[in-house]
Amino acid sequence: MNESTVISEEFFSFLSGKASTAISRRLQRNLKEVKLNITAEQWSILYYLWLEEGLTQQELANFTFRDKPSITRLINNLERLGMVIRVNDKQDRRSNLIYLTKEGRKLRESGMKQASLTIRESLEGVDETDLKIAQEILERVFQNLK
Amino acid sequence: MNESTVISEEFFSFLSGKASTAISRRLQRNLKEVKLNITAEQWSILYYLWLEEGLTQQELANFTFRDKPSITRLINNLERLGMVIRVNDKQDRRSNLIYLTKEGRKLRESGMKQASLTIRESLEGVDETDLKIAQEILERVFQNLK
DNA sequence: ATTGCTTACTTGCATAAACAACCTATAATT
DNA sequence: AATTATAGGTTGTTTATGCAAGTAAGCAAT
Repeated sequence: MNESTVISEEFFSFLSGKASTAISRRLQRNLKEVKLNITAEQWSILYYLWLEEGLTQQELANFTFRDKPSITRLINNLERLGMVIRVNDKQDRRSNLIYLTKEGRKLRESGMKQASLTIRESLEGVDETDLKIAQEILERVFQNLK
Repeated sequence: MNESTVISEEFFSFLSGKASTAISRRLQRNLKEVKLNITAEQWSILYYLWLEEGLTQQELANFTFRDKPSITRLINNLERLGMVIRVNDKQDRRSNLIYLTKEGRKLRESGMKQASLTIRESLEGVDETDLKIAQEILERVFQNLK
């Protein structure tokens, strides 16, 4: 890419993240369809907790590419909804370890199911090899800018 | 993609739009560096107006993949900043035609320049052919879900 | 023990997003 | 012409984001 790079329509849609916003809107819709009243952002936090509980907020921030204030507030909301609890780390009292409540664990199966559904809908007709390339490009862009 | 599609780390980052959020953060930063105090979202509206003035809010919504309320508020803010004005369409009195002010037009050159800079930074080391593939995949995903 | 640096999290402020409900102007149907 | 449907915008509510500034706990090295 040289100095005279022009802002093409295609690049604009790249910048606008139209694909990823479409995906998260669809995820939201698919969650709602099974009466899962959580946002796509809340889902992304729960996703990592479904894989492993007791993560710190900083770890969640790293996993989900959000800043710490965003995590603070997402956890506030999830705590208010009774899905997670903060447990103060005895080893390092600066940290909160985030655990699921019984309620939060119950959502796991349908939450995961609706996410796979969303993936299938998104990737219909997409070639596996091309998808790999696309993911590598996106990763490269992220590395370039982070 | 079959029924048993699993949510991979890679797909997660696809869903989270980490590349596109990185791009718009960088754009924001690059704008700030030349004292352009507009947000990346405001930039995206101005971009289309720099190409053609007198667009309706609905047209801007279509171009930028946002809903109408989002555009209403973005235009409110841009109008408050003295960058654009709403002109009621005499032909169809439901529509507002959006025009740049002198102030808004002045930003064009540096606004475009900082955007190309952002593109160059993002795509450093990215193969042109792969980029095309990635854009096609993103477009396909969007078409699948829209 | 004190000083200074870093890390984990929170708060404040401004902006933006989605969705639903609404108003008004135009278009379509009868 | 009157009725209904649709299209363009706005408002309300809730949630989320970025950045800057703050608090408090841990760490390092005198």
